[in-house]
Amino acid sequence: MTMTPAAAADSEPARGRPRADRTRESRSRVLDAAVTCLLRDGYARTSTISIQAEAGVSRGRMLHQFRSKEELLVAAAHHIFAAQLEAPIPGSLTELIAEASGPGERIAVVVDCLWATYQEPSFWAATELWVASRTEPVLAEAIRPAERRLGRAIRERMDDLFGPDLVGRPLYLPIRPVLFTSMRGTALSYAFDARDPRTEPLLEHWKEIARHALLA
Amino acid sequence: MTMTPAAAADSEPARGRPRADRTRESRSRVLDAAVTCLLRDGYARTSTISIQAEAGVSRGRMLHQFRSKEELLVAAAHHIFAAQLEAPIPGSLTELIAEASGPGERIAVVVDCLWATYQEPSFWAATELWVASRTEPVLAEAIRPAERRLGRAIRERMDDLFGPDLVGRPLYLPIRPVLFTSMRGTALSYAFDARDPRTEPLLEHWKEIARHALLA
DNA sequence: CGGGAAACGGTCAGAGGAGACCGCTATTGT
DNA sequence: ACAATAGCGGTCTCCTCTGACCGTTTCCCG
Repeated sequence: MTMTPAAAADSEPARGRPRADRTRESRSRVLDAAVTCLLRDGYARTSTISIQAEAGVSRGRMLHQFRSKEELLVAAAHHIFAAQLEAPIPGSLTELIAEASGPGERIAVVVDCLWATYQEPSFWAATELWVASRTEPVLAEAIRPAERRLGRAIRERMDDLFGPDLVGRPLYLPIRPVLFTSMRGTALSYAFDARDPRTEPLLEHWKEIARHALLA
Repeated sequence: MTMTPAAAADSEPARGRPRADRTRESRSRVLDAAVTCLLRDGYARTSTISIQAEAGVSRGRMLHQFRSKEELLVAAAHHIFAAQLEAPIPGSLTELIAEASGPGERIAVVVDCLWATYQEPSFWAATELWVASRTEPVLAEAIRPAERRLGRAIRERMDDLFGPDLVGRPLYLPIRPVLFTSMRGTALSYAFDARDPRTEPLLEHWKEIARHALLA
């Protein structure tokens, strides 16, 4: 629903299809509200009522688009994953990488960049659904394929950032998923301890391990 | 409450203090039931009623010991962390490590062992509370110090397993937390995709990275 | 050995949430 | 032009959960 082929730039309400537009707006409003609620209240305290209030829509309007809470949350999961896929292309970052004086510094820049993605609020929204999916089969079934696609995209993204030189190193293959999962595991601890992620001690360790493995 | 100094081995109901014993039994029954419910139903669907039913106690009995759901879950968090601290001392594992023909094989055995701890059900119970604590300040305050203590214990445990030789290597310090967090991050993905953890592809990668970093 | 409190068992009221339901309006295909 | 219907606003009911609030039993301690 976020990437229908026939929609590119519609800032003003295109009168071509007011009906379909309003529908899309409804869904979008509700899904964004769902994400907001997941972030603010957590999965357990996220009710259809709070989502409806946050979205500023009537109960009828919401229930017409999403016939049940389960259906809504599944859509929200897709919504979040889609948003992560259409990632905020690291524009200024390409320059930083280009400026890197060597592979060692490039590694440092890339690690910083990857770690930054775990500070995005969508990470927590995804985590809430992720953990809940363990005991919610319908959610799990929705997340499984989406997560696979996202994983692929992230791997490609990492390859782009590191560049063909580093990607070609023999230890790159094991380093990539270890960095990836280590960051996720580390980010989790910020749940109950919201310190400044820029001072994360592991940042130096990730760089050190990566340097050692890739620049032996 | 799980480690009062005056209790060591009470297998039979010591008649010295039947009152206190029954109290302890009440708390223990309820806390165990809470963990069971967290595992089976997840945080969101865990109610005081389901816990009470699972524990097989009356509402009065439960509410007398834990005056509110919040207080109960905080106690459950401590219960889980305490259980993880009194870890199931890897008895037969010490032999396996001793049998390791060299540091390379020792690394493999230790990695396998560490990964095994993430298959314990208590991991998921802790994760449910962990994630919930992000939006539940009281839980977070309870988990924060407990997690710090557990982290220390795990680090010591890892040092013991790897042995002074490997611990002394220059890259051990960064490798240790990276392995630790990477496993946590990896284990999380089993929430929606319950495959066989023994075939986890990252197992080989962890060993490879560790070997390369510690046995350069 | 008796008063008192701890430790219950069981019920109740109140709040909140999920989704069914009904009626209305504007769009849309023909 | 017009009936059909998607899209919606608002309400209402049923259910679940929480914690309060009884009453009752049992142990403890002077």
